[in-house]
Amino acid sequence: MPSQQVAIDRVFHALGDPTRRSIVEKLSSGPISVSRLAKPLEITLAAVVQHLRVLEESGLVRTEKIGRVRTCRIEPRGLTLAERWISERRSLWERRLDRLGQFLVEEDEGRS
Amino acid sequence: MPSQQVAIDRVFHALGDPTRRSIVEKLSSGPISVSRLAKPLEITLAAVVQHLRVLEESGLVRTEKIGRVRTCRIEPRGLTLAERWISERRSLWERRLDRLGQFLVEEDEGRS
DNA sequence: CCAATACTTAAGTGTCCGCTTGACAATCAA
DNA sequence: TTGATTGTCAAGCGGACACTTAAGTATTGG
Repeated sequence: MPSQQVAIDRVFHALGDPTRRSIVEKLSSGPISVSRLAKPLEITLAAVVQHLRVLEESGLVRTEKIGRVRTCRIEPRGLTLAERWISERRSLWERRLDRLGQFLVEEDEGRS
Repeated sequence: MPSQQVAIDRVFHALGDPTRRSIVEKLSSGPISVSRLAKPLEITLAAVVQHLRVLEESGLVRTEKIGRVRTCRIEPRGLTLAERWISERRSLWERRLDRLGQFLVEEDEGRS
């Protein structure tokens, strides 16, 4: 299923915006309502809601509305996805360096 | 120091584009020239160069020109920055859950 | 020297995106 | 009920951004 790609795409796109990252930062220290989330940010509540939509669709945030208050909390799924993508690239890159290093050592040994 | 924030911003912005991520993916399995990098991508070489500029400024990629060939390789600094940002959010979030869990347990013990 | 290769640079274009405004809906408190 | 709070929806604006085209530079092989 190629939808993993889509998911990764959504996550990184979501994290690409500084305002959305600051929302994630805020949320990582506890759930909070939309309006309280908007307070410290110098943009409209409507804009915050739009960001939340993106964050929710990317699996970075989960929200739940009770009464007139929508409470937002962090959803680890999205972060995990991004983290895994990065560590996969890194391990590929490190494995390559290992092979290269070993090759150089072996070549040196043979040259004695 | 122009703040870690700016650097983080650049990295996540760079990773926000799917083409740039695919460049990073390609590069994580070894250095390669600009034109060979462009081959499988269905965009102009000029566009690839522009992406490379962004990637280089974000510390995700390093390039070096020898003769008429510019060779691109991955630079771990950028990835590390992104990885750390994520793991910091996660650990904050997990610590919070721990405190919450402990609170619930203690409350339950007191209620016996 | 000449042609091919491998970029580089600048300018223009269309699209996406973040944001605002304004009108509306739903819930709560007095 | 009335007014305040909390959020929703739709439309539109302006700028950022990915991409192309086109012309130019530098390097290399024959």
